Amino acid sequence: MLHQLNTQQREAVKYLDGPLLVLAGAGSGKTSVITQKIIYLIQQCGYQAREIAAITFTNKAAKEMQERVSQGLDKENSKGLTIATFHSLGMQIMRQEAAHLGYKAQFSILDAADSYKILADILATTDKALLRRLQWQISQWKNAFISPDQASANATEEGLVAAAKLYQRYQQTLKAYQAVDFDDLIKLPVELFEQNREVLNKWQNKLKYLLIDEYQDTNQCQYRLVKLLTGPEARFTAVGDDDQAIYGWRGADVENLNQLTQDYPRLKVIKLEQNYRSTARILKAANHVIANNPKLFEKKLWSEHGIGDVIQISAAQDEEHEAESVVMKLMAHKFENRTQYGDYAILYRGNHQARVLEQHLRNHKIPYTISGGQSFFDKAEIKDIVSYLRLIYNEDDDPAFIRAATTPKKGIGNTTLERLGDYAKQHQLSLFAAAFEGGLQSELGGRQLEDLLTFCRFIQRIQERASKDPAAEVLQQMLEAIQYEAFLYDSEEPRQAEIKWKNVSEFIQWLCRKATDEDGQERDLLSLTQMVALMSMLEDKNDSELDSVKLSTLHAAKGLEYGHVFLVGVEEGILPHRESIEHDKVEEERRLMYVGITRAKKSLNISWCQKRKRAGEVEICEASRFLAEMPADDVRHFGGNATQNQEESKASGKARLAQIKAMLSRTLIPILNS
DNA sequence: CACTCCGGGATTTTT
DNA sequence: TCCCGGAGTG
Repeated sequence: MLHQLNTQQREAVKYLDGPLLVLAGAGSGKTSVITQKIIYLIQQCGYQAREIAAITFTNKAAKEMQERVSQGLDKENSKGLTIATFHSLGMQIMRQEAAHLGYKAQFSILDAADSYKILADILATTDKALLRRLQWQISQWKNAFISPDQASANATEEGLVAAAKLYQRYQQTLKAYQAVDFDDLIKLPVELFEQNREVLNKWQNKLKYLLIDEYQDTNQCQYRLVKLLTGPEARFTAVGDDDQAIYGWRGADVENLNQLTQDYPRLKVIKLEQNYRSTARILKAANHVIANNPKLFEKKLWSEHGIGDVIQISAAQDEEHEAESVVMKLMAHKFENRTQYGDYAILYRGNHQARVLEQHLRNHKIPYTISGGQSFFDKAEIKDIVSYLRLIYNEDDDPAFIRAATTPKKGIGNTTLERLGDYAKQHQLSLFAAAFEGGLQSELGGRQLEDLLTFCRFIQRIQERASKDPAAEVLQQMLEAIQYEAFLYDSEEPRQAEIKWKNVSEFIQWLCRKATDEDGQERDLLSLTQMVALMSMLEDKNDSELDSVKLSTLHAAKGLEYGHVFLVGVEEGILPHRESIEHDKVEEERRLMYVGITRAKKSLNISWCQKRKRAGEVEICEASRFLAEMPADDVRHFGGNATQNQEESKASGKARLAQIKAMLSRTLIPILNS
C-alpha cells in the first residue's frame, strides 16, 4: 500500500516523532495520507484501533474515510477505531462524562432551528434579522469560551448587555431541557477537560493518536479540544490547506494553522504539492490566482498530467444568455468528446444563481442534480417523527414534547400546554414530569388532563420497550399508533401527503438499517436515537450514480472533482461578493475562486455577465478582478467589449447546436424507434 | 382581522 | 428554489 504514495505522502504517513502538519494542496491525495496513516499505525506501529481517532467535519467525509480504511484493514484490526466528526466525538465524550457536566447521559441535541425557536420564545419576537444576529452572537461567545456572566461583564453597549442576558436565559433553558446545541458539543467537553484533570487524563490515555482532516476549517473551540486531547506529547497529524479556507464566516479560523507553529515549536510541516487531479493549465491558473493572497505557507501545485485545454473565459450579455451559452457549450462538448452528463458541473457563488441554469437545462432536457438544498432532516415530517424519538430518549426535552404532543393532534391544545407550561415552570419540572403531578388537576379540566396523560403514558410504554424490543418493531408500531399516515392525508394535498409519507417511510427504513448494520450487533431504539441528531445527509446514495450535470455552490463543491467545470457569474459583486468586498473579505473570496478552479480535472469554462438584473434595475457589471489574475497564456476570451464578437460567438454557438441537434436526430432517433 | 396568492429578491452551510 | 412582504379577499 505504502508504495503507491509519493515521497512526501509517505513521509507524512511515517512521521511519528511529534506533531505534524500536512499542507495538502487541492487534489494532492490528503485522504489517502490519512487513511494510509491509520492503517500504518495499526499494522506497523502496534497501535490498537481504539486508540486512534480521525476527525472530520462532515459525516460524508467520515463515511468516505471509513470506507477507505476498511479497504486496507480487516474488520478485526479496525474494531474500535474512531472516525467521526468533531461533533460526534464531542457527543461521545459528553455521553460518558455527562454527570460531570450536570447533564444526564441521555441529553438531547438541538439543531439551529430549535435554538432559534427557543430564542424567539424567550424574547417573544419574530424579528428574523434580530434573532439571527443574536443566535450568531451567542455562538460567537461560545466559541470564544465566554460565559454568560463574562459576556455581560464585558458588554459595553446596550445591545450586548441585552444579548448577554438572553444568552444566560438561553443556557438555563437548555439545561432545563437537558439539551445542548451544536456549539456545546465541543465547548462542554473542553471546559470539562480544563477543569478536571482526572477526566482529561482518562481521555488522553484512551486516544493515543489523532488525525484531523480539513484543519483550516477548525474554530477556536475545536482546536482547543485537539490540544487538550493530544496533550503535551502532541501525537497528532493535522491535514489542511490554508488556500481552501472558505468557512471563515461561520467561525472557522485559518489562524489556527499559524497557531500550530507557535504552540508547537517542534511542529513538523510537510507539503503535498503534487496534484493528481487537474491539467497543468488549470493548476497554473489556480496558482496564479491564489498568489495574490498573502500566504502563511508557500505552496505551488504541479502535476504530471498534460498541459490540457485552454481555459475559456466568456462574457455574456446577461444571466439568460450566460445560462443558454453554458448549456450549449456543455451539449457541444459532450457530443464532441463522448462524455457523460455526470462529467460536468456548473458552479456558482449563491444558491439563487441555480434558478436560471435549471430553467435552461430543463428546456434542453438535460438531467441535472442540485447539491445542497434543504436537508432531509429539516423536512417537517421528519422533524415530527424525530420529535417522538427525542422525547422517548429524553422526556425532559420540552421542544420535542410540544411537537410530539400536538402532531398529530390528539386533544392537547394551546390552553392545555400553556397551563402545563406554567405549572412546570413554577415547580421547575419538565412538561412531561409536570403532567403526572397531582397539583395539575386543579389547573386542567378532566378531559384535558386525560388526553395529556394518555399521551404521556403512550410515550412511557414506548420508552419501556425501546431498550428491549427490536427497534424496527417498536418504530413500526409507534407509527401506526400515532396514525401519522392518516394525519398526513387529512392535513395535506394528496400529492404532498404521498411525498411526505414516502419520506417518512424512507427515514424509518434508514433507521432500521442502522439498527442492524456494521458489526451485525443490534442497536436498540435508544442508541439509534442519539445518532439521529448528528446525521444530516443520508441522500448520499443515488445522486452520484445518476448520470446528470451537477449544479453546486462553490462552498458545497469543496472536496469534490469534476471532469469539466463551468464557473458562472464571475463578476465583481458576485465573486467576490459585494458584502465581502465591503467587509474586506476578498481573500476568502479568492480562495473560493481557487476552490472553483481546482475542482476541474480536464477543462474549465468561466463566464461572467455584462449586465444583470438587480433590485429591478439592470445593472452594468464588471468582470471579476480574479479574471485579471489568470495567466494570459492559458486563457482565451470570448465575447467581451466588442458586441460583434459576442454576436459571433452566440451565432456560432447556435449553429453548432443546430448541427448537433441534426446529428442527434440522425443517430439517436433511429435507435429510439427501433 | 387573518389568510392566501403573487411577485420580487437573494452570500456562502455543517453539525 | 425558497422566503418575505404587500395587496386583495372572506
